Amino acid sequence: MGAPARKHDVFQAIADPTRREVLRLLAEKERPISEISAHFPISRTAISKHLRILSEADLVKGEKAGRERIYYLQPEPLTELKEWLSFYERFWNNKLQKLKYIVEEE
Amino acid sequence: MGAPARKHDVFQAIADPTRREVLRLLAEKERPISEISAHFPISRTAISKHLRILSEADLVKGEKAGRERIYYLQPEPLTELKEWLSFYERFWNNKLQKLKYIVEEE
DNA sequence: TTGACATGAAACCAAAAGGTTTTATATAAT
DNA sequence: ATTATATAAAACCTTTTGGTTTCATGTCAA
Repeated sequence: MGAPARKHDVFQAIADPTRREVLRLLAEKERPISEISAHFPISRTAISKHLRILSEADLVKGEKAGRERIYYLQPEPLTELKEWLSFYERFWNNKLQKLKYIVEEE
Repeated sequence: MGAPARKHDVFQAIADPTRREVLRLLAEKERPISEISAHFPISRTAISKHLRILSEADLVKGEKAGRERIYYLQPEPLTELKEWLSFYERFWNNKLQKLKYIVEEE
């Protein structure tokens, strides 16, 4: 009933720039690992590990298709981030309002 | 002109749960280090390091006041996160719409 | 001016993260 | 059947991270 209890945290999953780039690539379209890793200077194995972390955070999912495995984006867990952010939004809105006020006073 | 060029990444800064909790505490009100660290089972020095990372990401700022240093929230860098997120929002909106469609078809 | 307090800085440590290379396994193509 | 391809898994390595303890410094209070 509680939280999703993912093995990997969304916050931690998106902390790495390589993983964010992987997400971006998968947002464009689903791809097999080899195609993904072609975009990076590191080994396919390293990318495979990143994909495992992303999939443990439920941000991507992979399905076997013949001898390859096609990965695709699973964006739902990002709602958790959005909720976290929304708590802080009012703070920076206040800040911006104050700034606006100051500017208009001039 | 370009990006803020912070020493620490916002994504990386919020990856750690302790640092997120520090942010939450500072969202309530500004506090000196000792008061912050009283909320955690770890040493004051450890919290001090977390605060340094947060301030290098421009998420908090500290000002000396007598012999203590008062830290307060600086939420602006979170806009970067929000922008990053907004790119993905349409994806999960689509997903939810599709789900809604399926449910309504039943 | 001496002592207590708040923080900063340095040295150190263990575990985790991000890589690599090597080995294994399943599927496709010849 | 045999070979090539796509990925997974394991073993290993180095750097970073999150923590500790110890030492130094600045400020307030007696």
